[in-house]
Amino acid sequence: MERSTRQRTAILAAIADAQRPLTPQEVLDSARETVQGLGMATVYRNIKALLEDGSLQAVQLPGESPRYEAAEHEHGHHHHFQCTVCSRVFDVHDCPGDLRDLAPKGFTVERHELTLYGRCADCAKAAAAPKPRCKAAATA
Amino acid sequence: MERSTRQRTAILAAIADAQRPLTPQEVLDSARETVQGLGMATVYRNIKALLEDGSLQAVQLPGESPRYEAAEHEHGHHHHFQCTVCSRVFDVHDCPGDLRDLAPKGFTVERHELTLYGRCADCAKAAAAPKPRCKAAATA
DNA sequence: TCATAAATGATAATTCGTTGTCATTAGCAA
DNA sequence: TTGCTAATGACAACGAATTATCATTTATGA
Repeated sequence: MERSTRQRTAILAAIADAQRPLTPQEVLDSARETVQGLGMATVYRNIKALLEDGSLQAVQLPGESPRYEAAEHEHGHHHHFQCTVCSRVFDVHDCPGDLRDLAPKGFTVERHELTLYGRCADCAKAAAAPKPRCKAAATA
Repeated sequence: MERSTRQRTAILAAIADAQRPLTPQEVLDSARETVQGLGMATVYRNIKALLEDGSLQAVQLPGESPRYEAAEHEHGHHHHFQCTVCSRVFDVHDCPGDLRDLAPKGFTVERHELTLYGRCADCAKAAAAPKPRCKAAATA
């Protein structure tokens, strides 16, 4: 009831290697480099299964459909950075800390989500030297 | 090319009075207290028009469809709190401040979005005194 | 008051992301 | 190998949010 297929392996590898949250489409694109002909339905099926067994976690950013990244069991709490040029999302392993005092009186804060926006290293570099745009920007 | 209708007035009033971002559905529910028979299409049409002329701003929270609130021209920068019980969203007029240093090296930060989660004043109170639940929770 | 065109309400249609269907392929244990 | 059945790929179908259509209503200037 749990077989190891080329597709599943490629999908898991794509996500594990990315070091950042990927959209299902990005997972498909990446995994297709290994398994040509891979279908989107298979990507969704495997993402769902991996979420259920806790290997993956969903990353929701404002106004974006979900991305997925490998579940980190140790330092689970982190945030995200979205590049305004190439739209890719990166992990931010830092946190402003306790934000309990920001909420109005009478409100209790349990957790928080933070998203930074700006230019990723690739796109910041590309802006300085106009010629060679980062690959992701050209595609987006 | 810009007429003042009962519907438009009610929609604008609903948003202005709310003091918090509303979903199109919440706008409809609220404005219908003034204009019975108001249609959802009219709500969307007016929201779009008000966005374009800058009277409204969209509020995007992770995993949520857009909400809308009156544009604040002065202290525009603020954040949001979403109640985990009633799902309503509230403004947070405070900010952790400069988050430029959180991003990885080579990344440039232009702005940030922060969402706090927990219990709103109504729902925190309701939890303490189990009997009278807050209205919004019962509906949600 | 009247004419004009903007605005509305009802509902069909669209979009986008995701899930279901089903015939075919292919792990894996015997 | 073989047989069983999970997994896949292609594509239809779905659900939610939003937008278009169109006949009707209504605000506004003449």
